Amino acid sequence: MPENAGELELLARRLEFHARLDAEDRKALLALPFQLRTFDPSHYLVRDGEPPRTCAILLSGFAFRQKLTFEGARQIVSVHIPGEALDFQNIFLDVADHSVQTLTRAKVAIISRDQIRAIAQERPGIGHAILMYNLVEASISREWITNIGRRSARARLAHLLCEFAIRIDTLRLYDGAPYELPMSQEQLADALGLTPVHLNRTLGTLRKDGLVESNHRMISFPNWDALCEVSGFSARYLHLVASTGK
Amino acid sequence: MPENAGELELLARRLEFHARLDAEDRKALLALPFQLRTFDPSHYLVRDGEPPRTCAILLSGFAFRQKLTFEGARQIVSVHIPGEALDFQNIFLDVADHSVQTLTRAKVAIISRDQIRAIAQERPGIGHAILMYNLVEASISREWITNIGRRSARARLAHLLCEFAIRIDTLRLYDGAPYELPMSQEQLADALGLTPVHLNRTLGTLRKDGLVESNHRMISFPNWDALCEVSGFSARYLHLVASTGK
DNA sequence: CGTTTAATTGAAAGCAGTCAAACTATGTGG
DNA sequence: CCACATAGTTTGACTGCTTTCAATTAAACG
Repeated sequence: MPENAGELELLARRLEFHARLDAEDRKALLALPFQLRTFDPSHYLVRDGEPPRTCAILLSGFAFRQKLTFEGARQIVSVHIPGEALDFQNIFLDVADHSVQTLTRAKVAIISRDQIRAIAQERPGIGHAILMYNLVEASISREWITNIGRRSARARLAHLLCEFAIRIDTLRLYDGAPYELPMSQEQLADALGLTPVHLNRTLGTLRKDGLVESNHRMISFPNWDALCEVSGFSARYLHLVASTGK
Repeated sequence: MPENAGELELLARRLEFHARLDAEDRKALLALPFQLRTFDPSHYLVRDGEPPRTCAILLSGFAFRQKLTFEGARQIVSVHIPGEALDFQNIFLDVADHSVQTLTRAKVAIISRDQIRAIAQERPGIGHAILMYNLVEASISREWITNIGRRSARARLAHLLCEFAIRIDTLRLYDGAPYELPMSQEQLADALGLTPVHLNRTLGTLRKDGLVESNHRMISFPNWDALCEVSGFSARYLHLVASTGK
């Protein structure tokens, strides 16, 4: 299976942030059969209310999860970067409780639910790694609740930008280099529980204060420490230090 | 072990909402050694930033999880009812990313982390049930993000009350009977990202409109359907229908 | 009962939302 | 290469939901 060479390597690395995989686990994971697909921006990978059929791993590009209220307001509940799994939530639950959509053009590895379930069952190390991954996602959700519920628009936006910077630049401290943030202001607003207009103004003040520089889809932070201070950011909830939890 | 007789039955039932436990799994679960403790209201079971040592199962009373922002604002990120596990998150993560506190006087079964880890590893059925439980909690977190981010104070409060009613009255439709909601208005406000004053006024309008009756800590809903409509409530995210996912 | 905690009410200020329009960038077809 | 269409960003004026501050009332507690 030549095209399988290393495509899932990113997933393995992601899982290894929080759990150890032994050589056998790693081999089994990388040997999983999958289908490589490329999707345009805004393509639905999972639809709220429908039974999920597959498990998608994001290989390149960005994706996000969203829910709609009855009135039609949209809330983005998480954003995903390459190496992350878009359906661990849905592997075992029978009806999706939210939608998953690509943010940019994205390359995705589609694995069958059955295959993932089987490997998680047969190889406890992998089952454990999936559990750990889910726990960390849950921790991020708790931080998002706190961010939206208890921080001002300014701190809220700064906090999200800090999170993205750290996650994209995983494990080393952010070095100030610009990175691609492929979200429109409307999408940022939907992730933060704000309106697009107010998000625009808030971003404007962060720019004016020299905390953020952005144009097109590139963004950078001239004063990282100040940005962290504005948002009260601490990366602990990302659980990036390797856990001894086995 | 006489006092062990059935104390963990509630936990088994809770896990079985989302996964099947076979007779052996069930037996092993109920046979887990534990320590019975009773705590006063506001007692800390886990402190943010500290390594969790044990795994607590709530047997009676209520508990909640909270985070503090750097500025000291509090956000309650989840509320727990009897039968629920207060530390599945923390069994495997080495540093708690939030605090867990009792809401009322509460009876708790303390199980050692090692015991839980061992049984989850040795009995895949139990490991799977724990995974499912975590997935459902994650789904609830996503709904909370949406609730706080995109609903008005009125809808937000109504939604939370609907959720509690359903969870407390699990699996049968809510029958309108009063139930005990042992949260102060300040705590409700902290769960919803509102100020206590505004929560009080919002609750007042719900009462005035005949959607909520409450005094002391008992609450009831004279017009359940209208309450659901006000909040756009749908119980799907609670994943209460037994999953086939095994 | 006095004390403490929680609930309630009032008035004022402000952050964020709404509505609307202008501007910019990007892309398409003629 | 330009005209036009589309999507995203920016700005202004205004409204209003929610917060803040403060004080009062009611309930819980020893």
